[in-house]
Amino acid sequence: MSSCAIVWFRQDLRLGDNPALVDALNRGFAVVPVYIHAPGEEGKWPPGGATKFWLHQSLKSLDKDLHDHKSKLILRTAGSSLDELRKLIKETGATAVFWNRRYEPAAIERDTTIKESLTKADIEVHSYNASLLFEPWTIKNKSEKPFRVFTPYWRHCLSIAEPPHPVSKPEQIKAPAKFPHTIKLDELELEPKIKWAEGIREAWTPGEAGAHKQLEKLLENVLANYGEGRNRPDQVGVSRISPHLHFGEVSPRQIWHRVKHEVGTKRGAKAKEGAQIYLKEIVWREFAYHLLYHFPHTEHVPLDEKFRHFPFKRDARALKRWQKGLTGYPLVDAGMRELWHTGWMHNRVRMVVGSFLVKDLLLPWQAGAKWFWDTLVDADLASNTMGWQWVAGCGADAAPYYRVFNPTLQGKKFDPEGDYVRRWVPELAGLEGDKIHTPWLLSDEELEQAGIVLGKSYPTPIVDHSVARLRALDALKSIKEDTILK
DNA sequence: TTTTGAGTTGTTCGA
DNA sequence: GTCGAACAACTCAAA
Repeated sequence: MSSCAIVWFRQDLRLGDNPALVDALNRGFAVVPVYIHAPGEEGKWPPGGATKFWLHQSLKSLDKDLHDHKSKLILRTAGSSLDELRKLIKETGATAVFWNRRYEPAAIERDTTIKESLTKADIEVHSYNASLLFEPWTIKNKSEKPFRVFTPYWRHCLSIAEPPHPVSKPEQIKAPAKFPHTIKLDELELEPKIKWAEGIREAWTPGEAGAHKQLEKLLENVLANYGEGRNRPDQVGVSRISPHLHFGEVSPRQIWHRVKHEVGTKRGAKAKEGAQIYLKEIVWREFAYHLLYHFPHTEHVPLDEKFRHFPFKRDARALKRWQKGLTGYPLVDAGMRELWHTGWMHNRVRMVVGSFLVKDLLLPWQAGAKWFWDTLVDADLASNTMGWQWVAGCGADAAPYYRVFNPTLQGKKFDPEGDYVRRWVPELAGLEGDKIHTPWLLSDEELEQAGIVLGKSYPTPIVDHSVARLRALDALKSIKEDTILK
């Protein structure tokens, strides 16, 4: 009888390119696949509503895939993953634990403790890289420091060896003589009690198979025109792979090599360009992990210290209007409602709503990050932190202080026919073309024809953007002067 | 070693 | 209508 090992699944909910699983099998272990739900161990960032919903579907899918390999997923819920692993070791007689690494500050701390404790107890522990092309500690600039600017980071990544090829999906997964007890998926209470998530359910197919379908769609329909298409929320121009990547249903290595291979078979310069831009986005994700690893405090405070005294406002009512998509700026509102309805928002629109929250409303970026954390199915601590600090201008390679997005201009540029707004803000749907981006500029007659009563059926703008812009520039100047005084 | 040039995603103003 | 300049300060890499 061979000994058995626990393969602890975390943010790697897949069988393909799963080095922990494959190596456990290669070493001859029978495998007990385990998922432990321990939200209390995620520091200040326990999974939000949308994340939990996705997780439920993804675990279900993983369990099914394991069943197809004559195995199954053992589910547990715990206050302490270490205690639960110890219990599982006792129950199964396992002599080893395998997992793929995570990189968030709280997860690193937890995993380090677990590794030490288990090793001391004579349990073999093996951990692997499965969710990054480049682990953060392996990338340094010429002065041996972490990069703080993206372009040099990107060039550096291109100059070193290609990321390794993915490992293949095991054909068989050796089962233990007896599986330990598992609780039912419903007992994790991940799905909402009231049915608010049906829009998410309709919009996505969580799980490894769904992830790969999405990747094929990217290659077939999106990549060739990615350079321009990625800016168009009214079109199918982006990958929509972020939530799959976040949960590890597909790995960046799989994406990297699949995209490279696809490009190799194509001639068009545009297709090559599109692929390169897409891969750059994948490396932005890597950069986010790089930053969070080297500057872990940035999950709460700005990387740029002078922003710690930025005169942010506290305005619960304005925050609520932003969250609900009732700011009176159609593109902002469309984005916030797309988010609420589908658990996702187009990246171009994320920048616009982010800029609006921080610069037009002068609300702290942390409030935006928190809302995104709860509502996004792709909520990822590294990407979320970097994205919000970028838009606020307080992070690495940040937007210059004078860059304040104009929500109507962005609307006219990137949603020129107004189709995106029409879809998510139905009370404006009666307006034709790009007029939909500026309802407050329309005549009474035009509004009446479209069945709109400004201030009733759709709000008047919460702030005047041109005034708010100047206010933001003033606020930004004030912290600049602060640093001179110091 | 020091200097220089460039750097994800923009907007406004004035010529 | 179009176009270039201006809007900081700092990091990084190349010269």
